[in-house]
Amino acid sequence: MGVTELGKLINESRQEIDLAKLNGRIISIDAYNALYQFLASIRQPDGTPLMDSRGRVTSHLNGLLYRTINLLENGIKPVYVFDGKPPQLKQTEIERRRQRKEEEAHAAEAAAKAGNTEEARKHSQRAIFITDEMVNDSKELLTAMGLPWVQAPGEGEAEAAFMAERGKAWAAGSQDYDSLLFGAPRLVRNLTVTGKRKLPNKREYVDVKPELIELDKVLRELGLRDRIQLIDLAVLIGTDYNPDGVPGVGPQRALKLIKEYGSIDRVAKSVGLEKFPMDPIAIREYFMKPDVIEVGELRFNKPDERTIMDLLVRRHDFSEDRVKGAIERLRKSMDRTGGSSTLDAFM
DNA sequence: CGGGGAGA
DNA sequence: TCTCCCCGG
Repeated sequence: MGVTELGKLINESRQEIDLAKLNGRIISIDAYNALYQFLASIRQPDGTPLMDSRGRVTSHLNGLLYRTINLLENGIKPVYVFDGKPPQLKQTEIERRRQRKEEEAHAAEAAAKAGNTEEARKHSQRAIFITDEMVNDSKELLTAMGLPWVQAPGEGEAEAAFMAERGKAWAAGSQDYDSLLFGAPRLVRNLTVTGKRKLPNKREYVDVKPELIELDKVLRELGLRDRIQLIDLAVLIGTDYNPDGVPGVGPQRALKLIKEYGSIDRVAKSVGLEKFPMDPIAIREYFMKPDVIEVGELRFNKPDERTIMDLLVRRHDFSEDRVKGAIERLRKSMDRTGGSSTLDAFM
């Protein structure tokens, strides 16, 4: 997902950041990215996610509730940005992912039947898909919590970056680096309070700290002229729109090629255009001009306790005591930062 | 992932 | 008070 390989080239321009430094700041969070993380990590050892009595997955609601409250308690204003219609460019990749998830779901089932819980967990984590119902419940929860959220016309990541570029948000929040390609001046990764992440294939956990990545610093570190060159670099490595990148070209060689030739079209002429199943210039243009909208006034309101209880406790079998405790924390954090106020008040 | 109880 | 670890739905 996203341009994960780009991270291998980024060192000095990646800085750990204290949560306190984010106090009072708005972060436009890629909702899909966040929900995906919750669905991947909030699981039992055998890979079973949290579910209500009707078998509906609830891991995303659990994660969304507690993480959002944690952010608010630290004075951070999260604004979740939901995906709209994916661009045409992404269609083949979407179909490819759907097929792979189907296979992984079968593999998970088989492993579970064979009693291999580790395998089952691994495969079921790769089989995650986010349903409309999950998205709708998440939006309902956020609204009931008194938080604004944004419906992007296209990619949520693009809209979140646009909000950061326009100063609607201080930074974009995501695990992917795509926000930088979409023009976010700042990207915050690992936006968690008690960051613990499971190491792949191991039982160990490592501490993860929030990190701030600034676009201009990245360009300087890599020695690139502008964002267009960064996009060109990413297209060589592989993006959501050309996931394989150019076979045989890794991050290091891609950087060298962009510096040597200056742009992706010149690189393409050199390495051969047939190495690009998708038109690299079309991908670049999409990153430069994605489908985004100006967001209207965003408002933080008092939490609606009734609706939160109805959604989580009555409909999804959360424990009444736990949710009450969460609402209490939510109320306190909202009071401290001003329960009902416009987004502009925090700028 | 994150809460909170157990045990030190 | 702190760390570890189980459990949430």
